[in-house]
Parts: sequence; structure tokens; C-alpha cells
Amino acid sequence: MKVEKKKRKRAAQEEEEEEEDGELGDLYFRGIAAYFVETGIQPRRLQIWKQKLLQLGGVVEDHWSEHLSHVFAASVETVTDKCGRRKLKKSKTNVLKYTWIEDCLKAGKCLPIDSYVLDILPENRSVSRNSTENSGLRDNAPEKAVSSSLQKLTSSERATTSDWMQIINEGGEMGVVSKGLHKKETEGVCVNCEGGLHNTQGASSEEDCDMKNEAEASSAELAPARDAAPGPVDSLKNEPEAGYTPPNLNAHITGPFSEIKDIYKEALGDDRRAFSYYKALSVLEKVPFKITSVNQIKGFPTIGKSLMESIHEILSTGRFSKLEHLKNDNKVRVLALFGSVWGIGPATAQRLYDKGLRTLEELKTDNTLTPPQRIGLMFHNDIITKIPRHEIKEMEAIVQKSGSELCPGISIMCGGSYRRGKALSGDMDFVITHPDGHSHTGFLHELVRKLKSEDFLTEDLRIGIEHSTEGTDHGVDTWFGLCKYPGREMRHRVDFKVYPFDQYPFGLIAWTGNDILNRRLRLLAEAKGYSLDDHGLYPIVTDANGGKVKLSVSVPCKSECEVFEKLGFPWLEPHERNL
DNA sequence: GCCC
DNA sequence: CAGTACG
DNA sequence: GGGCCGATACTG
Repeated sequence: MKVEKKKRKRAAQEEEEEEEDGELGDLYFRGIAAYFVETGIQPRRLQIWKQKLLQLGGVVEDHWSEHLSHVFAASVETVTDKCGRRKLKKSKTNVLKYTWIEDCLKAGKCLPIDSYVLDILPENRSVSRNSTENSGLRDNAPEKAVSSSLQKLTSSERATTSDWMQIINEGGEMGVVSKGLHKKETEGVCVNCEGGLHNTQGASSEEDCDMKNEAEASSAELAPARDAAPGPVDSLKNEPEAGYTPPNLNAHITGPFSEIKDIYKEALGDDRRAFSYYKALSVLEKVPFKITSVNQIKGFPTIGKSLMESIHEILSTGRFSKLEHLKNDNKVRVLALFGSVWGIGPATAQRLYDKGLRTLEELKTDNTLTPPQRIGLMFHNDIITKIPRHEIKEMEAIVQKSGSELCPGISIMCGGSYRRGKALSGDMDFVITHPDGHSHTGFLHELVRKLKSEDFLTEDLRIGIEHSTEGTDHGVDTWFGLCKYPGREMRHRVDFKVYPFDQYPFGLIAWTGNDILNRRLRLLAEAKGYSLDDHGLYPIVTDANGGKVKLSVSVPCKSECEVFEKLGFPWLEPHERNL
């Protein structure tokens, strides 16, 4: 009985869903029998498209045959390569660009195929002439603009879905990025990248990563903050003034997700779950349209069953019961509050709660807090306040000026979310090195002392090793603490990391992030028999006993680009690393 | 939490 | 050692 | 059902 009822209820609910989604819920791919030319497509995207085609009533075939209704491909070349120009010409199969599927999914209905047809021209090799009529987008053109167009797009006219899809599906890079790609294209790109690692499965966007550019970038990166003038010197031409932060059209979802992510991480200590929300919201905030139905995001990476249900709830009721439930729990609220203090994590929060403490004011009376935690508490409000980009730029200039006064030729640049182009940052991460390979030694101590004397740096939170010259450490100095924007008492979090020159590219990558990218790179490294961290890329070998041993010598890389390349990961400009 |  | 932090 | 970054690096 009850079961029956429930069933009916669910059925009714599902009908309701269909209702409110209107035509969106229809199986608008019904009747389609499709074959996918996989060449040049990220496996991840392919998987999603196939899945969605099936979900929405279509049929996916393993092989090409003439009775298919549709063939999808990235370009004319790939499809003719696979199926043969003649046979295609003869059959009535619609040969379409993949973007058709993406646009259909976005529109929530079956779109006219006109502008997506890949013309199979007789024996003429001309390619670019096809289907350019209404949009400037040719088969492989969109791949170029990628995120830069994504950033700007408020409307989606210029943004092919493939732009954001590509970004969103970044997760698929692990496999064969572009197995069909002519490897030659990337050969000789980095002359000094003698084949350290296996196959360099080059990605198409590699032109950005040639020696010239990198040399340029490198010299730019390393351009010492010349004496005073921070002005046009601007060693960091990396960073675009406008700021690359794209508009988030789905704050109604990412807001609550971000909250629950913080609770899971800082209050409950469920890192895994928190990371799942984190990844999901980084996907959601890049979707270039306002999500109104879960159907629009069916099959998206990092968004599984549970998150789908949550999103549906938010869309249909405007509420997120899971979050409400947590926030109604007073204990959870206190734990989250305590956990938001720098230096206090879930365990300490719990301990303090168990002591009966409930507010930050009460926390101040606690004598078990460590000095860093005490500072974190004292400036709690300051620290959680985001810093505008232009202020960071000024403070970077301050640090660079003092730095080069102290040590000419020193390279100091602000990484982190600032380097990734964000308009607001939670803190500043300075990555430091010296091209001569030795002058960095002992520099940090001096720098910190000087900046303190200038009343820029204020409190210490964490002090790294006193540059030991022994073999165990990597000779990397670190300093975490607080600073003041000139003329203002508010404190901001600052990190300094000083790297020997040969480790600098690894440090720069690591401290530019984001964390998702770091994890992916490290995972990728591991899959290829290496271990990656912020000071090197180390081969893993098997010793006589069959045990895994990390070699102590890193694969040499003299630029970020080279690290990407040796890992076979498509190059990303800093502002493209907001995965 | 997601994904294999 | 556990806990916390960093991207 | 098991993995999920780092043989992280620092604090106490």
C-alpha cells in the first residue's frame, strides 16, 4: 500500500518534472541513429554526448553505415578520413559538427541542422568555405578562442557551447587528449624539451607554448621589479587588467553549494565530500546561461545523482534542504564559525565546542590556542575580506621594490588567484627566485625584516626552514603571515615562497594553481610514472625489491610551459587555470 | 560527494 | 604524531 | 568498493 502510494507519488512527481520542464524534457533526439567520428575529440566530451543522445531517445552506432541518420565529427577532414568522402557523398546521412549536439542540449530542443552541416566537397580539399555563412565559427576555430571568449561573454552569441564545454570537461584530458592529432605539429616546439617523458600527446593549443613565447614570458616573469617605477614596466604582462572573472549566471546554485562545501570542510572535516561540491561549483559557475532545468546539465562531469537532486530542489523550490538542515543545527553553526578561523580546523573546532565555547568572543578567552590561531582569531574579520585586484597590484609593487633594493635581479611575482586574473583574491602568494641560481639564498629573511620595518608585514603565522644547505630539504624558504595595505589597519594574508632557480617553474605552477589543476597535474604525473610537487617532477623507479622509489633528481624544466609539455598536458595561460 |  | 594549511 | 595531491611543510 504504502509502497504503492510512494510509487505513484514519485511517478506523479516525475510527470510534474516533465511538465515544468516543458519540451525540455522531451526525447528530442528520438529517431536519430548516429555515428561519432571520435578523432580529435576529448573522450570525456564524447562520453557525455553519447550518453545524452541515448538519454534523449537517440541511438548510437558503433560503426559507420549508410543508413545512419547522423554522423558527428569535429571537422570535415576527420569524417572523410574515417568514412570516405565518396560514401558520405552518396549517402543521405547528415554530417554535422559536434556543436550541434551541444547547442541542442543547451537549447533543450532539437535545433535545425542547417548551420552545422559539414559539407563534403567533391575532390576539392577546401574546407573553410563550408558553413561559414552565418557564423564566423569554423570547425576548428572555436578551439582557439576558448576561455577568453568565455570570459567576456555575457550573452552567448560569440560563445559556442564548445568553449565552455571544453573548459567544463577539462577532466577528460587525462586520456588521449587528441589521439588523432598529427604529432608533428608539436614537434620541435620546445627545442630543449628533449623527450623526457613518454609521448607528448600535444594538444592543439600548443602554439602558445613555443620557445619564443615562453622565453618572452620567462623574461617577463623574471623582469626584476626595476627600481621604483612600478608603472608601465609591468613585468607581468601576463595579467590582463580587466580581470578575467566571468560572470556567474548560476549564483542561485553555486551560493548554497559553496556554503555547504565550507561546512563539510571546515566544520565536519569531510574533505572528500567538500571537494565534490567544490569541483561541481567550479563547473556550474562557468555554465554560460542561467540553468532553469536539470535537463540542461544532465550528464555534466562532477555532477552526479545526489548533486542533481539538490540542484533540482533548488530550481523547483528555491530551497536547499540539506544545507538548511545543517545550518539549523546549532552545533554545526558553531563548528563552521570556529573552523573559519585561520589555524582552526574541524578537530580543534570540535574540541573548543566540547569545552563549551560558542562564540568568537568566548574563543578569545581560551588559553589553549596556539599563537598562529590567536592571530587568526584576532584578525578573523580582516582575513576573510577579499582584496581587490588593483590593491594587490600596488602591494606587489611594494614588495618588488623592496626586494630589488635588497637584491638586484630578484624576481618576485604574485601568483595565486591574482595571477589567474581574479578580480578579488583572498590573499597574496608571492613566488620568488633569482636567475643567477644562488642569490635567492637567505633572501627571504632579509625581505621579511625589511618589509616589517616598512610597516607592510605585520604578524607571523608560519615561518619556514632557515634555509639549510643540506640535502634533505629543497632549499625553499617560506613565510606565511599578515600585511597591511598602506594607510589602512586591515590585515591580509600573505605567503612568500623562495625557490632556487631550477625549481622555480614547479613552484610557480603550484602557487598559481588552482588546486584542481595542481591535483590533476599530480595525478597525471603519477599515471605516467612520475611524482610532481612544487619543486620538481621526479621519476618513480622500481628498486631491486620491487619497491617504488622516487628519484631525487627532477626532470629539468626551465619554464612552466616545459612542465606542461613534459606531462603532455595542454598549455594553459595563467588566466585559463581557473578550473 | 563523484567516478571508475 | 595529528592537525592544519597551500595552490 | 576503493581512490580521491603532495614520500607537501609547518606547529605544538
